[in-house]
Amino acid sequence: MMEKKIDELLKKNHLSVTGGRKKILELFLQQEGALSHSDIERKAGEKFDRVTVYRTLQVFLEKGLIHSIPTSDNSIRYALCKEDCSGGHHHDDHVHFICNTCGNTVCLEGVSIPAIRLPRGYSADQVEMLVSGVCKSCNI
Amino acid sequence: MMEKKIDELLKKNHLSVTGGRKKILELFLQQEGALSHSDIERKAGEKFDRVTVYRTLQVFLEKGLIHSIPTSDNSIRYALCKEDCSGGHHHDDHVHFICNTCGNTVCLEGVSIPAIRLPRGYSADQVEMLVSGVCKSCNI
DNA sequence: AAATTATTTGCAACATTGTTGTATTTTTGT
DNA sequence: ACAAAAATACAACAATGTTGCAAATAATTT
Ligand SMILES: [Mn+2]
Ligand SMILES: [Mn+2]
Ligand SMILES: [Zn+2]
Ligand SMILES: [Zn+2]
Repeated sequence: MMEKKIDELLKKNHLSVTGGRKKILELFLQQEGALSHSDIERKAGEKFDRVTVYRTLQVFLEKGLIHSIPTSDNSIRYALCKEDCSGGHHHDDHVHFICNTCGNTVCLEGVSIPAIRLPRGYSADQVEMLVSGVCKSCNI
Repeated sequence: MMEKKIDELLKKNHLSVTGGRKKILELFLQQEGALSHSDIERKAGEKFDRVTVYRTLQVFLEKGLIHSIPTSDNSIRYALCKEDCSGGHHHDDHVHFICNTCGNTVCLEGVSIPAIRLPRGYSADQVEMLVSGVCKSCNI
């Protein structure tokens, strides 16, 4: 039963369990890849107000339930955090892949972001690595 | 004289030289870092229609005059291509840095993106690497 | 279990950002 | 200087994101 898991996830993150949050979390759990705001609006049907989706995603981000993935087309994607992340502190050192064929965005959990040497004076907080190309399913 | 350089840049890319294009190109040449659409609107004053800025950026992208830099906050930045890039074919294998203090985005031309091994089945077209932290100017 | 309190939601109103079509203006090539 | 081609402004619109607040719902206390 997924219902249980969802409830626990919300409670573990000190969030009150509501219809909207359950539904959105369910979407993430069903989905292999990442979701954009508009994906969620679409998949959730007419059930929730747009504003609720915005606020839910924001609170999920803050609590470390999801992380955001920047893209080149001005449409942030969101994906579930696998490990235990908390507000601001995401252990999110994996590469993200965007398929130019199917449009899917996935977390490549197995591919970690290599270290780089920054020029003198620069200090790094966070590193994102974003690969686009053709995904496993679309490569023949 | 920068005027000359701008004219040549436009002509080299088979673009008719117009007031708007000259102004926007000038902004890029003056600027150390990258510019967002709204930066450009603001810096160009009330001189140009918003639509013109959109279309100019698009044509600059297509011609390989500028490249786009994805960000986590849904606001694509644009920066001049240093090398000779042409439509679609950008030789843009450097890391981008976003300063959390001053907000500037810069191309780290000297820092190239390390190669990674993708899982079987995935093929890469383009790789972006985006580091956020504190830049040279803001570090003390 | 009911009441109280705290939190979330929907709605409305608005701001910002991005898109498209078209008439006018400007640039280019002759 | 002229004709053809291209760029621009303007208008109208669509999509996306933000804020305040009243009503609804969830959590907590009695
Ligand atoms: Mn991820
Ligand atoms: Mn760059
Ligand atoms: Zn694919
Ligand atoms: Zn800085």
